[in-house]
Amino acid sequence: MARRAPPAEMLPQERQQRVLQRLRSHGRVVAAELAAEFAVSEDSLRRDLRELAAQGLCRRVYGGALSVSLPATPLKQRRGEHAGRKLALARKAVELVGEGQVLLIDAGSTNAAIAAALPERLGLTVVTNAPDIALALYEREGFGILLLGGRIDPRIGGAVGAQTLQELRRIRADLCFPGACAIDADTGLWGFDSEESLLKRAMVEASAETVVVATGDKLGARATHRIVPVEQVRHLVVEHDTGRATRVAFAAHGVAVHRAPPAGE
Amino acid sequence: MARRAPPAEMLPQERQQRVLQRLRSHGRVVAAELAAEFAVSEDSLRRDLRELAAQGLCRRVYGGALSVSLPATPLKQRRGEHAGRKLALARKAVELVGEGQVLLIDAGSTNAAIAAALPERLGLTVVTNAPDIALALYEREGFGILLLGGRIDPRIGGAVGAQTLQELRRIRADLCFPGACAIDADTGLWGFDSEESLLKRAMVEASAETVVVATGDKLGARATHRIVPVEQVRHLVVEHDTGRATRVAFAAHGVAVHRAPPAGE
DNA sequence: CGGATCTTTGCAAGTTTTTGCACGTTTTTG
DNA sequence: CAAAAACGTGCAAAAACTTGCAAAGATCCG
Repeated sequence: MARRAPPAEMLPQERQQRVLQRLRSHGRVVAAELAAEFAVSEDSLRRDLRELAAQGLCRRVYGGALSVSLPATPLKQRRGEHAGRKLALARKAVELVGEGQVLLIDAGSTNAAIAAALPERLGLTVVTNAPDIALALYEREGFGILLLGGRIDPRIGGAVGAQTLQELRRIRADLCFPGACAIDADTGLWGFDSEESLLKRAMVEASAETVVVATGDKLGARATHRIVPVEQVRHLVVEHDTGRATRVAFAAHGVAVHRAPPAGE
Repeated sequence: MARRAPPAEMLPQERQQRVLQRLRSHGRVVAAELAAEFAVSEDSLRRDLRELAAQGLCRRVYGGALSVSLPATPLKQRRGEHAGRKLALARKAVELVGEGQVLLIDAGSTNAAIAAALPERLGLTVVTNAPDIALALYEREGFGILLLGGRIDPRIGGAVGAQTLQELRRIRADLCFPGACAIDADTGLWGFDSEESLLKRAMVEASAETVVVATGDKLGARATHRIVPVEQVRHLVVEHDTGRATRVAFAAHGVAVHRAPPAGE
């Protein structure tokens, strides 16, 4: 089956897999290079790239493609990108928080907005692996903060890896906000990165309830690593313009769907 | 000095990403420099800058471009208190850092200045209990970052306590920067808080060498909790106007004293 | 087996993007 | 104010891209 032979003859799908591997390891691929390497015309290879891009597995650019899982856009930019919409979502999400609860907040720009929107008078304790979230909270007052340590992945903006996972095992939280890369009513919650997904999963399992806050582009999207099935998600906060069909689909799986009001101060 | 890798063929979009990275880490870029580095004409590079500026990702200026966001966070204001003096100290302190070393950096505004002054090309690994330091480093490039978790004390701005201590036990560092509350040539290093002092002590013991960076008001002062005796301090970085008597007193205990130049760019 | 159908592939034609250069303009500097 | 550097624009060539199409092979079904 598995032929490790030289690029003799390769199945189309196999070729696409190799392209993905290369994308993951190098962060970019050049169409002409791969065409030569796989001994196919550039046309075929461009078709591959187009397909992969259509599935959201890479970003097509002139001359080749760039990896998408390692977000090329810096954190600050992502944070500012849909500031208004994220604020609306965050305000809706914090309504689910109760007095004295322990919250588990993952790294990510949407979650940073949620942390910023948390009310101060509730005596909340926040557990997070994201330095920026911890920083934002201790510059305000009235939060207990527990920082999860570990190796920091700059692309993610927070700690990931075995050590973080281990620390997390000591925690029991009331509410969990795992940053979602993609969520689907049938297949559940998905992440782009392997370690990141493992951590999110552990977060969900360490919490009594899970809240997923998703901007429109994450609904129905797909990513490479499964985090948890949709049944483990208790609440879903979406934007006001989310289709009714989508909301019903999630509700059918026992998810409480909350709609944020339209953006705008 | 160390020039960048050979200008292997680069995709246009990829080039723009690199420009953004550079912008983020250096705060500014020079058109001619980048053109040479990427081996393209200045025209092409100017086009890139124009596009990025059109997307609001940078600010176009004569000769190059500037980073668009330099918002003064509350913490930075605090840091700005003695910004000039701390910058001078920090620059002197980072001269002690060698290639590929593992640094243990405690929380504190002076240490934040040191972290900001660290050069990127040395392949450094930074271990810290301070979210703001971790944040500053992963928004630049080229640092390995290990975050120490634990309960965060807002007054200190970093993790302290038993859990942090425990994580620290797994670390061996080359150089340690414990934030000093007070240092005295005879009695050694002192801290204000019990737990904080315990942590600093553990940091010193986990490192091959210790560097204390002290503004004038900390020299000869006293606090309540002893951290380590002065013999365990290898380097002391002080301001230019530190008295000769003080410097000699530390030198007599085997401490290498380094004087920072007067403040001012 | 045989024919219909689908997939994959390479080619050709036409389009879009990128790039460097020429030329005139604007900004900076002394 | 004048020279130098940086800039913007138009332009033409090259590279990369898309689309349509037909041939070759695989697959399916009766």
